[in-house]
Amino acid sequence: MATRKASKTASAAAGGGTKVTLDMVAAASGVSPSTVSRILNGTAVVSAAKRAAIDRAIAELGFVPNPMARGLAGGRTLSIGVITQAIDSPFYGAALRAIETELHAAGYSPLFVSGHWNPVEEKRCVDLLCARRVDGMIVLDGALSDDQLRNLADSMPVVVTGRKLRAPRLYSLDFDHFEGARLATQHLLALGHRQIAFIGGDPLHADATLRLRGYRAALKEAGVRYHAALVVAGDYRETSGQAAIEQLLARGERFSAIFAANDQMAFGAALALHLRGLRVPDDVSLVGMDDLAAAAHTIPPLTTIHQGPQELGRLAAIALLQLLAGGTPVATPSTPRLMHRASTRPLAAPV
Amino acid sequence: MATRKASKTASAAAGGGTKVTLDMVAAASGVSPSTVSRILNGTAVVSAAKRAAIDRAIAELGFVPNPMARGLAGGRTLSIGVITQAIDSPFYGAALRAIETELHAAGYSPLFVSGHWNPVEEKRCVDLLCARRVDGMIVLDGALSDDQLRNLADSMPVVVTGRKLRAPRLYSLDFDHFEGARLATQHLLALGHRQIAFIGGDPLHADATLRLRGYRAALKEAGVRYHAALVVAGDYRETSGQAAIEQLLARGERFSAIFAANDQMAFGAALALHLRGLRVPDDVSLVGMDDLAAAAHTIPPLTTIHQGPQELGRLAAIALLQLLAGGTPVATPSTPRLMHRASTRPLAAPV
DNA sequence: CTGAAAGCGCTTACAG
DNA sequence: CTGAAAGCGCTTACAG
Repeated sequence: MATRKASKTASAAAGGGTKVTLDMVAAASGVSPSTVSRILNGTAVVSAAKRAAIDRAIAELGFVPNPMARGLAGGRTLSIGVITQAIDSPFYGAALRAIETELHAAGYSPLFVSGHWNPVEEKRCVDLLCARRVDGMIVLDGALSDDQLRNLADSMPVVVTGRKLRAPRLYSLDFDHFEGARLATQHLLALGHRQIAFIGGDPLHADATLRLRGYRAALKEAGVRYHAALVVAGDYRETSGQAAIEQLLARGERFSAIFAANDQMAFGAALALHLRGLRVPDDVSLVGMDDLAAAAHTIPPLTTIHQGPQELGRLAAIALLQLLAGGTPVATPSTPRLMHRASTRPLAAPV
Repeated sequence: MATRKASKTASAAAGGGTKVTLDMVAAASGVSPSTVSRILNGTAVVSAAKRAAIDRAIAELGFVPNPMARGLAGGRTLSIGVITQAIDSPFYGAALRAIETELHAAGYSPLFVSGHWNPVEEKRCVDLLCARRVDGMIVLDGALSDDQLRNLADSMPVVVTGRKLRAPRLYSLDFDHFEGARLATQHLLALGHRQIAFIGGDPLHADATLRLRGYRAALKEAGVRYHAALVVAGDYRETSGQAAIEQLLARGERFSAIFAANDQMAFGAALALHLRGLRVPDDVSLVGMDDLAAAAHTIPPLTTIHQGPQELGRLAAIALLQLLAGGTPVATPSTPRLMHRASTRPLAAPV
């Protein structure tokens, strides 16, 4: 009782519900369905004459292969699962966009699902994607255990970001968080700052730990003592950056500069300073990390470390495609670099 | 030659590549495959005994129906296409997230594709989604013509936002852009402002036109003359807001307040003012529209009109689900409301 | 280089 | 209430 109306004009004009099948193409071009299938998949060499006839028939009939039949028969779906933490995050959004572009170009469709930083939800995402029989998965950060990931890679190629992990059919990919944080801190040190507050991320995540280490390494290199009281843990969201500064101020800590482990927390920190009547960069210098699109449009424009989530997404997609093709990916995210904007300035000479 | 390893432990522990089929479930529970299928789909009443046996078998074997086989045989994919303009947009991101949540809850999977405000790409999105045989589509704004949309609705249920359109199996849904813009302008007028600049969107889009009309209506109601020189068209992105203000300033226009037709342009406008040494709200009041998550964290926090893309996404998803179920959706987005924050203040008494 | 045939895992009239 | 059977639209060994 399908309500679906068969389009009278067979033309694919509207991109509508084409009902043309491979068998019809075969009949129209006088060859067997097998041959048509082979052409479609590049599975075998076919005589030029037949090839031409088939191509014409396909074009005339407006044939579009049915992915479900294809998937059922061929054992693949040409869809790949992408687990992200929040589809509306400014950071992941850029990565997703790059993944989408890259995958489509290769004939795959991404299936995005969000884990919301919640292990239980993330597990559900994995199950959903498995149920959908995706051909592979890209996991952007998240809280899945290394073991879960290895298990997953047992049944399909997997690319994961945000951690280092070696396993068959599994490729991991990450920014150099340590180096990025080191760079940011060095920048502040070079400007003469010595009392540098650090707003970090959740210490349970590897990237957060690495960023803290980068901060400490830079201090050490410069011979500046590490001061635990100047370090506050946030959760990478604006409000946590704001809260961190309020806490520091309430405790009466003194600092001339702040390094926030991501831009979103830097935005929150800037707001907290503003509400307290402190100006950036006149009273306090501020550095973020990630270089979100918004970083260039805040007041003042934020000095930050460029990490290109877009690039990460692209590399992850390409790596998965290589895995899918049976190859061994080698991807090297470009090294982090400082985007010097208006939120930092040399420390005013001490009176 | 599948490289895929059959998992030795049949448990679905890893959510891995389950190989259990409906036939196996049927065999294990001593009924026919047809009966198992019926239970799965709630297609028929089955005796309690058999039902229990089947449920047990499903649980024990860890059976998960293969969506492709299901789609092929049943004529549906349980996937629905979502055309968005940019997956990394702060505005659409929130809508996508809501759509994802709503659709998953109903057993459907969203397939997100981005049109990038480009009619050609959008058409490609439609084709891709049709090729994937989605059961329905949600189109967030965009440049597809009304006719294209009607054609599409010929072959499947469609929900579209950003315009008013009536057609069978088609439901359209939108914010009250006119009212929102009117509210924003009224707010500024109530604060005593009379010279109010307006940064609009692309006049080719209905929502942009409506926002401009709302602005004009409010002025008219207040007996304030409309001044074309105070109106600049942007493209809803930060840089266009910045450029608009620069242009106004370069032309020497005088204004004590600005209404930007969306938050992103308001952010850009704020930056342009800042670079010129003008302060918000001391020198110029600024109102945006949309109430992006970031609006509350800018300096100063932005007064804006709350539009809830999240709500729009939810309503769109629900409407499509109703269409899919053969029902007639009725969705009423809540009315826009003013979020009064720190970027606006009463006009200083004229000297 | 190319067919005929079986099969992928479900659903759905069709008959009890 | 429940089977047996055909079929959804492809792909892929298996034989030429």
